[in-house]
Amino acid sequence: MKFNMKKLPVSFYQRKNVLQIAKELLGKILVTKYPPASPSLKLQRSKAGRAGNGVVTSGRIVEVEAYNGVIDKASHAFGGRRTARNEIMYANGGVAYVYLCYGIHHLFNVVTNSSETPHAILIRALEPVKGMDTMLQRVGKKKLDNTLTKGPGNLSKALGLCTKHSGFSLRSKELFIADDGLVYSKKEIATSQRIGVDYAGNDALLLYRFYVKGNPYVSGKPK
DNA sequence: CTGACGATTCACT
DNA sequence: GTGAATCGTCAGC
Repeated sequence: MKFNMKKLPVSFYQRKNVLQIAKELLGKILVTKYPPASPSLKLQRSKAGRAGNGVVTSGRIVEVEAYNGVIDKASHAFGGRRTARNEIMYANGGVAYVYLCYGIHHLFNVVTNSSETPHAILIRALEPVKGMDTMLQRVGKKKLDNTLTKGPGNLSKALGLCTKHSGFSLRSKELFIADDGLVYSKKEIATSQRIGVDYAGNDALLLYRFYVKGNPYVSGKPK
């Protein structure tokens, strides 16, 4: 199992075209590697938890949505809106923005562009790569199926992501995005409107969602 | 301080 | 298809 895994450079994130970056994130690998102090007691007591250097869980990104800063009604930063919660969106690209939704779900975003330009990309689905057993423990499931990392709330839970990771560099030890060389061809990528942003009026119509066609982990109804 | 609500998910009809 | 869960965040008083 030797991949040539390279963390994406900061320059990848700090480009200006958030749609382009969103498309390029498809196929990349989101990795978390947490020390034994893990979300569940079960894990701490498990072999993997005691092993020491943290448990690796990772998945290949197969679905994303772009949020185009201050001019995008669906974005938390629309109109230059700036609060304690979304402040990190105004940072230089290459950090995480994680927030709680509906009081239950942690949604993981990638901050892009340069400082003061609050672009972000919501990671909506992953295809599990490593640490399936650990991920299953985190979500309390016994068997691997495509719901494990399907949908933004589910994948955050599986990888152990929560709001305390907001602001983390995406090149840090515990949390990073890597490139193993896989690139989806244009034909394999589909485009659609974003999900759950009806409140955004005309901007709900924008084709800012990108996903890998036919991938069973992509959220939404199969078509 | 208070009330309304969300870039969702899941169980149930 | 419908509705409940559940709590941090934020605008308004």
